[in-house]
Amino acid sequence: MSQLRLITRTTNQRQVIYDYVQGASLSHPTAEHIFRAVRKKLPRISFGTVYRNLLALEQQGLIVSLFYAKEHARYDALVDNHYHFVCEKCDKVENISLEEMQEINKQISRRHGVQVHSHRLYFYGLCSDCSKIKKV
Amino acid sequence: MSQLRLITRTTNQRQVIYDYVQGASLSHPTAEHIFRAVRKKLPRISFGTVYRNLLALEQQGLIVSLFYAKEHARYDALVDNHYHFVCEKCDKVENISLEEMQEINKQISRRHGVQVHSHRLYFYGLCSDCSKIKKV
DNA sequence: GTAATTGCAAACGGTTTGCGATCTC
DNA sequence: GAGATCGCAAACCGTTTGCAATTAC
Repeated sequence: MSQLRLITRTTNQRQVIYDYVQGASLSHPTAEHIFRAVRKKLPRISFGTVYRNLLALEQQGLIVSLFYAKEHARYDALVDNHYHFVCEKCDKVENISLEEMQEINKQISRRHGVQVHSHRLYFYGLCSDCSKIKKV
Repeated sequence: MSQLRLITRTTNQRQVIYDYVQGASLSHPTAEHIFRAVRKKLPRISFGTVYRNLLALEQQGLIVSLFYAKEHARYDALVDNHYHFVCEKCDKVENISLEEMQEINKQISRRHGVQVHSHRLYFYGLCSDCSKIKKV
């Protein structure tokens, strides 16, 4: 997330990493899974290379990362059911009062044969203050 | 998340931390925000105490933590829109194909005067394998 | 008095980064 | 050849933890 450049060269490492993630997509591998698997073909590869390439692939839109905690943990004493909106510019977090979506848990449980107990839903965008500002 | 005990004593530290989080709930403070604020009343308090009490308060259901990444980052080469289900027992991640919920972004934008660009939605529960097992 | 809790400081662990060497184009 | 990328190792940083001292009950 800290690097912005999109310049890209097709290195062997990047290709092997992408091939593995694509083939193993259904298992949703972690960086360590990927590292271990790719090291079988490229024994000298390092974690740094894996992370840098995963970031590059994500920036190219070829893969997606899940549960990536760019945000720090935050705490809320309002424990009733509500959701949260995160401003991507100023990091403000706002409460979103939405009609509870318990039905959706049941719907997913039925369709996928799983037992859904809870869900987490976050919205991202620009808050009202930040969306006013056109130029800085 | 690693501690399970619920035994609780009302210490001054815990009370001050809870009071602050409750009063500052709308700002959704981070652990560091809380640490800095609480230190004004309790100059000798440590980060360890803050984190331990936030965990205790969460286990008592008095506060809620957001964006807490218990999961490692995971990668997915299926970049079309879909959601994910996480088994809380075996950590398996499954794809959830759900009709796109773009309308919900518009709805939130309208109600809250913000510009929602995206949302993240995760489901948690027991996968079909783990929900079969009654006893181990 | 006993056990939970604290303050301190060190450890943890996933991720990032600086650097000289290497590879892509 | 220029500069993106690699391998290596150290740094980063939010969070956790071991331990002796303190505190709540």
